[in-house]
Amino acid sequence: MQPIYSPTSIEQETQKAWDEARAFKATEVSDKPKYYCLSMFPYPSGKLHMGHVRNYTIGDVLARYHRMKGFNVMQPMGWDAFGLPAENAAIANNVAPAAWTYSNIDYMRTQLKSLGLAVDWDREIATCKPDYYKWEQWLFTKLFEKGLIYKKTAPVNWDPVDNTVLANEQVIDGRGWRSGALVEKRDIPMYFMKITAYAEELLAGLDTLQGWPEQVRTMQRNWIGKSFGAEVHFPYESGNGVLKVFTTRPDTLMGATYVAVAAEHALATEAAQGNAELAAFIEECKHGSVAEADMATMEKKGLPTGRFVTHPLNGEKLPVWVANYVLMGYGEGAVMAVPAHDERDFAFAAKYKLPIKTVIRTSAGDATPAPWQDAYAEQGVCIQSGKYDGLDFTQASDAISTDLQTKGLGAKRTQFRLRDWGISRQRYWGCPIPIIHCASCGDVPVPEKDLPVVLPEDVKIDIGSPIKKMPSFYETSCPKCGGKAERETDTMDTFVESSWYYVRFACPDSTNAMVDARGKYWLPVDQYVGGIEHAILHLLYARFFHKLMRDVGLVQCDEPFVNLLTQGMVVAPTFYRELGEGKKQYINPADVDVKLDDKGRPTGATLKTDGQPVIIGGTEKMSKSKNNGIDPQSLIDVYGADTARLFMMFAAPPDQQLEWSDAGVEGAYRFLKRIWAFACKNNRRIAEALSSRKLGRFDWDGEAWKNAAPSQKRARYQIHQYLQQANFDLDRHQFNTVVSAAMKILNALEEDEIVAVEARQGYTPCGNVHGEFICESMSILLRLLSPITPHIARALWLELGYGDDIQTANWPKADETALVQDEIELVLQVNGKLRGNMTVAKSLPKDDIEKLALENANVQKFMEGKPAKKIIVVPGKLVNVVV
RNA sequence: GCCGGGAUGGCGGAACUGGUAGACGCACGGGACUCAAAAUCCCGCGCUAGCAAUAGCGUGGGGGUUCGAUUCCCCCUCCCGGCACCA
Repeated sequence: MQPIYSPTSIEQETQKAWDEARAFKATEVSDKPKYYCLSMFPYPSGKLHMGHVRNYTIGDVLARYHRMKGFNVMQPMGWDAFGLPAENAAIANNVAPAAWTYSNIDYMRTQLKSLGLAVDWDREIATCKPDYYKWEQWLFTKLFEKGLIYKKTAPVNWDPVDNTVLANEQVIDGRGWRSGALVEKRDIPMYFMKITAYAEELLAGLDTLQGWPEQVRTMQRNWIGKSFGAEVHFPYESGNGVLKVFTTRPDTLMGATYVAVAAEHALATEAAQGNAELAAFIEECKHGSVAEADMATMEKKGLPTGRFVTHPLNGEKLPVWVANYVLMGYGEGAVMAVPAHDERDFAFAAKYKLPIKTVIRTSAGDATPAPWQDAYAEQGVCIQSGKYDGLDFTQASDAISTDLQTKGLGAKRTQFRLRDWGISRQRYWGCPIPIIHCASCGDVPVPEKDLPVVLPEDVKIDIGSPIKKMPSFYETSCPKCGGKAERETDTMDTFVESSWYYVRFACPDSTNAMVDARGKYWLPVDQYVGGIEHAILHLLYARFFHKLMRDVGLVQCDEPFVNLLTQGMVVAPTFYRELGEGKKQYINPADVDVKLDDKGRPTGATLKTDGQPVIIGGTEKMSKSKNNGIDPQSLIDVYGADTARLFMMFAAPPDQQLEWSDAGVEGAYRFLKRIWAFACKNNRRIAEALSSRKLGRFDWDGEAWKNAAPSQKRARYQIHQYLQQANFDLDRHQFNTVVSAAMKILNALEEDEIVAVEARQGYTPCGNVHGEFICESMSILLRLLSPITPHIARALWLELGYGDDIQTANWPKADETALVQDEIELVLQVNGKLRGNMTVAKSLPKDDIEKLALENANVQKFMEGKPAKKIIVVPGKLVNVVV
């Protein structure tokens, strides 16, 4: 056995052995229960970042843990390979997006393998390959035929200089990131998936997802946003037609004093004709981003259209305004305004001197004078509302809805916040939308026999998508009439690929179906692991897609992911220098020396190269812009994958943010070195213990152990106590305390070295009891660590002679008999303050405990001679004397 | 702005259902080994007062419930994630 821990050779050897044994190949033939463990696949951006390492370590720990617990585990890996960065890189480096992507995949695959993941690499997929996206196109055509995909216009960010559509992240302060031109909204035709048709089911399904974090379910619930209310029709004063609005507060209808429409609303467009001021305002509304966060934070502005509508119940004439805060995409693109009971309407009315009419009695009273109070928005009893006076929220809403229905001017309605999913992208590096535009037949889906529509990979990229300028791609004939036709040149949102990849991992090589019979075996995913930033969009789209696939008969279950673990971000300190004009030069933490005072508090920092001071910034998410990323590769090269994995698991619970620390990595490495040293030292003792077990396990109920020293029994109690804690924490995915339990076990074993001498002197008739204890404890420790640090665990398992392969060993379980204790320590309190403790027999009755507590000298001291008013005994925990 | 989450020593974090706050690790201080350094090992380490025993204070801030609150309730501050074309 090597006396020094050398991770590089151990890890290379171990990974080679796994490869040769095809140790992680997953098959559908097994008598064990299946366990499909999936981590969110990476975008091949170039090289692994710490977030990847964290994500895949968590997934791998769960996969390996379940393997040892007797599951048939499948853990796959693939590449979310389409996306915007490839096009940006292509422009910057003059390479084709495909070539850039494939070379990134090759490099990152090597990196992932060096982490020692228990992945079945035979199942690897890349979403940019035609054999993958063919099935996406196939499903698209099915959904198109079913009417679940439709076409309509929607606003995009338009760069008028580059003549291109921009992603939200490419719009910086309202300007295009390359051209600097003022971005405007432009309506273009796009394909939409009818996710709203599944809104009810997506909402109801959340209640069944007991294995998901509550916060994610709440976020999705709010995102879907089911609200109850009424549709109200305001007849145009001119007499032609009605203006429809949706409101969640029909009870306040009598307080409506104006209505507001979005700038894109038909009424606004019409009113702007011959109204230059209004036309200019609508034009102004077109600028700025389409992002909701910007819409919600911008200054609320509006202009009157000069048009009026009639209040459906009291017949009053209400002005119609155009307002920049009304969203065309939500509801009807128009709202009724009740300034007295809605904060935004109140502010708007105050700004433009519109009337405010109080119609609800709230806890703030019968009036709504400025300034705005939150109480004004409360539900209450109607006042100044004619026949509705005295009714509460529910009664008034019902009565008003009924009256509207009678008049044919509205009805009760539920409304969802969720909008249909626009999937068209005017970009190149994505899955081509399989539609052919024919002048006589319209939009025709590409027939199955002609799929896939292959994206040309050998292209030059400048501004705009090359396939839009490539007749060889778009010129085609109509599958229906055979006439001249053109292919759609838009591609799909990359969220589409990531919405179903988990299905394809079950059968990545299937050529005759999107998913074959193997899908039935593996699905649903038992454990999904990924970043919390995907809590809404990706996870909702994937749930939606699953239901679409179910409804065309591809999958059987209702939900794709049974259990979900959302991991926190990896953050690191930032360092910078002021460059003037508010600009900062960020310096990588690796290039900085931090100075500490004699209590270890940071007092300043200097750049290593010039020794001059730098400013210590905040702790932020590792990113290029803050230059605080640390390359995981350098970590693996220096310390090995086990140390990297151990640090990642130990530094924070998986769902919290993880703060990077060089010193913390050193600590993890130190622990592995200590285990190695301990194993070396006890190598012979363990071997002897193992070889003496001719008849199987050592008998922990036998005579030899009964005669062991009390200190030895305490030591074994401790080990099993730690094991029990570790198992509890593993099942609740709190891996940092599992590592801490492993550390405590090693600490106890090292302390036990001294105890052992004493133990052998007086108590043990069987000389090898101590060896048995070390042998058992070490096997517990190695198995406990093997999901987290699989290389060193396997190497020591072999070296010490426990068996062929630790991953086929049973998962360790605490021995109940070791956990039995005769005496317990009770905490003593006086008036809830800690005043001492006492050790008593576990079986001692409550009365005796109270008596003993009152006799305690320290308790008496703090009772100051006063009588006990009350004594609270918490069994096994404490005694509190109240005076 | 809206939705969701978070805040505990110098730092990362622990404390399971309201019951000993600070486990485990890092950093730091002291010591051993060494010509020296590294590595390793031992001791100390919330704050304040005290030589000490010990006492008081202490889980972002304010209030409440309770014999007892990091944990439950109300209000507030700051930080982070998401907001539909980054993935």
